Amino acid sequence: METISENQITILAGETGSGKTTQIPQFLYEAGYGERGLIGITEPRRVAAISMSKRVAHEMNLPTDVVSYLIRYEGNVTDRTKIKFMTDGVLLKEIEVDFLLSKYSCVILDEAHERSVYTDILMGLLSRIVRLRAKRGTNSLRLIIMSATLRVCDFTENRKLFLDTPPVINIDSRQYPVTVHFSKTTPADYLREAFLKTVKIHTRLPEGGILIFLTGQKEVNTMVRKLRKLFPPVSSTDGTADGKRTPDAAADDRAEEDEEFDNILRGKKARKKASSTKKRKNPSLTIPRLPQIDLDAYELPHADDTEADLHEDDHSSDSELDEDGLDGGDDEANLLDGGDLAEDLGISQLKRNQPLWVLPLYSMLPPDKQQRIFKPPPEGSRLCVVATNVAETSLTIPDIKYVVDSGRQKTKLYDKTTGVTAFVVTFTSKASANQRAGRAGRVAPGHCYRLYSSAVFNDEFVDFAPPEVQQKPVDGLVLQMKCMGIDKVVNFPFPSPPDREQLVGAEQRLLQLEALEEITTRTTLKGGTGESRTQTITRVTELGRTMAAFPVAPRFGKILALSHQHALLPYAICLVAALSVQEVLEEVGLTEEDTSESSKLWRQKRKAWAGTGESLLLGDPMILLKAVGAAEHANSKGNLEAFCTENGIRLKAIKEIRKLRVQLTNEVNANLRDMSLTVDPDMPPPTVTQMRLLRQLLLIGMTDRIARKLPESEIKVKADVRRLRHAYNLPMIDEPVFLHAGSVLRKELPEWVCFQEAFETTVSIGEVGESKTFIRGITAIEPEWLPKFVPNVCNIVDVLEEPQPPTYNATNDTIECYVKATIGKTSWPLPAALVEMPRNMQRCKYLLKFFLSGSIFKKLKPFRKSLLSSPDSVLKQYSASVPRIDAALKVLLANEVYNAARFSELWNVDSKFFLQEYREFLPVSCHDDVARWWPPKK
DNA sequence: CTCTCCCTT
Repeated sequence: METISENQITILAGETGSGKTTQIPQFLYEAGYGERGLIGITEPRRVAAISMSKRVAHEMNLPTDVVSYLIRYEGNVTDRTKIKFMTDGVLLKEIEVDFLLSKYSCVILDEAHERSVYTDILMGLLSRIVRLRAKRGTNSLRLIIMSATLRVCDFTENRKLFLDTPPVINIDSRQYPVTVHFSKTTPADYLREAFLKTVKIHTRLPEGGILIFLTGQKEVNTMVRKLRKLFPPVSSTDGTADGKRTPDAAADDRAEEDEEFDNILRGKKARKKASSTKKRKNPSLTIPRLPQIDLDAYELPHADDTEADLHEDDHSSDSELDEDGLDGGDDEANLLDGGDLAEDLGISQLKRNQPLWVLPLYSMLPPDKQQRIFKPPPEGSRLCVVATNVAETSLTIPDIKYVVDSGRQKTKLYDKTTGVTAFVVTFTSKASANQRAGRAGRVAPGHCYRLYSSAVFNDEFVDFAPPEVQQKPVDGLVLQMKCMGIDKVVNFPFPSPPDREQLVGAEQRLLQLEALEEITTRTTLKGGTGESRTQTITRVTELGRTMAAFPVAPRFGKILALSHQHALLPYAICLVAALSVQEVLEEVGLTEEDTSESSKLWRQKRKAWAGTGESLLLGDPMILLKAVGAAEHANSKGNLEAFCTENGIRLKAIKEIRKLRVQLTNEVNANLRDMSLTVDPDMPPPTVTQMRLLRQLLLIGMTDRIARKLPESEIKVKADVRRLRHAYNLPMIDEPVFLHAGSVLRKELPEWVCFQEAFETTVSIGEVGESKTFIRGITAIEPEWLPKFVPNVCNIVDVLEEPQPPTYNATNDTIECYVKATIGKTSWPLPAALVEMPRNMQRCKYLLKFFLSGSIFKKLKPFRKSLLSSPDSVLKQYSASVPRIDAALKVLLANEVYNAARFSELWNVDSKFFLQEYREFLPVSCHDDVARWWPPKK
């Protein structure tokens, strides 16, 4: 507390489990920080904010209106709140309203080592806010950064972030020691290794839960199935492993399990035979093959370092090993290779073992199934959790003694220039590996088995995963920062700055969306030479501010900002909410046949939901609208859960969508007067007109996600015809892309589409893997919409006089014209379309024409017959050599006059604006008359 | 004829 009171910023270093999150707020409260303002603590996850607030309230024996939490959709904060736990994004939103955070006496950034985008930004902002508050003197702010020990140098060694290195206080960890065991080698087939290691631990090592880290949901499910077959679960009071299994089914499983295990043994023999015959018969056929992950062909292990581990446990004089009859010196390879007798022995050996209680764990698993890891396993069973990265930080499983770490994780990567995403399995970082190991030492000393060598760990594992802000597009973040008045995002004191390319890309996309505009300023250089330098910066537009007010991605913010017509808002809100929530619909027919019946049904339902005509053209987003509508209807009848399971809809997603609809509806009501929208659980389906408008709105949001069907005439090589028959092209990428098979428009193959996501994946074609790019979330669009609704991504080649010459539209105060336009770097032609004329020299010419003819300001009509140059002559090629025309155009262009409104603006500043230029078009006799009428606005 | 780690306003 002394250090904190004497320093503006303090760094607290301690591992998870050191109790700092619960202790420090209490110390601060007791030291009186609660009387000078709020004590705020940010967490990167909602659950953490809620559970920490409850725990601290309990420990301090204070009510929850004093120790409270605030997350996106809910909270229990009151006027009496002194300690406030919140998600990091919530505090960032508060800074937008109150930059100095004047309500707070102290802010704690918890889990700073996780380097979440919002925590990073908060750190940058708070480093400055603390200084500003100190300058004001009266009510200084304390900042405490809590981080895992290893990563504090990220913050202390950053000169831009903190002027003086803040003091670092180390807190002792409460962890028990974990013995780490590396493998001698690093096999590519980590699934197989994980399986074998788990079998060994379970059959040979003392009791204690096992936690296996794999990369994805599919892997987890396969592993769970394999382990359950080998070690069948026993019934418990609250049902068996999957909660539904009957004793009969369990018996069937046991029969299968025998077969399974036989296969494991035979697998080895069969393969040996195959390889030896191959060698004899055809020695040249030794094509190297990519390692195939095949859990059905497991063989039992070759020599590895588990022997050493066993010896280690031998020394700890555990009697279980002897009971098993497999003492440390026994070579299992011998045992299992030694003929049928040994084979039987091996099987019975495993059968006599205690049951294994195998549970899957991944983020998308329904919450009730996730909860099972917290319940004790059935009496006499050993707990074994097969998990993805959720178990690394988000969920802590009790009673884990053994961790099996594949050393891999799946990461989503974004192509900086194309925006194409890909999921890639990579080695984790050293920090992650240590975090995973730590999960074995929460209740007692534990062991971590790493399925990779120490050499690979040292040489190939990076120290830390790159911070999130360097991994993801920063569009939303840039917009949010610009709204806070940070014009030069490059200069922001990021703990780790996003790379230049990423920032430039984000600005470009925001310019396309018209959330930002370019401002060119001219500054005269010092030195009296009169030299000047132009500088272009981007700044938020009015539209940009409206977009940013909505807590969704900028593209979706724009859709909402433009939906204030034709009673579209309820649909736009529902659509944006559904598109913002990930994984609403469960995948259909993707995995094995076990779900074929229900998945066939789901597919039919979705096809029916898609409808025909405009509805079908709205495509996959239409399915979402219908799914949400139907789910809410089912909910009002009280059978939401059944409806979700029947239709392959994620219950959690539906609940999230509902909350988001409420939040967005409130935001709309707050910003638009005369709006009192409600969330209607029985929203009627959109009309045909509304569906068409929704397609246009989607296109406007998806400016950078447009694709065109590759015409067959453009397929040059005959051999490619089959491969490229259903291919699409993106405007800026050469590689073909394909409609994802899950899309309802899959068979329709519309000429032009916009999409929600493009991702690359490796598809196995025969024996080899080939990378292929798919687009999903498809909506059909009409090409003539492109120049009209997304002019910023089109190239306008020519203004057309046919079918109709350009006209002045008085209602919108714009000039409209038909244009010939193209899109993409290879200039795909677009049909002629009626658009607002681009704001350039040509626009000025037409404006001048309409100005002279009196179509813009009626008061000038009487002068028309006296004009010395006709309105149409302005458009002629020779006009540049007519001085009065040339002079007028130069003035208009220099002052960016493209419509009547701009004239009015300028007349407010200078009422004589354009008077002289106009008089040049008239004989001297009219000049006095004109001056009397000037300015000619109403 | 086919994907998906984890989070957040």
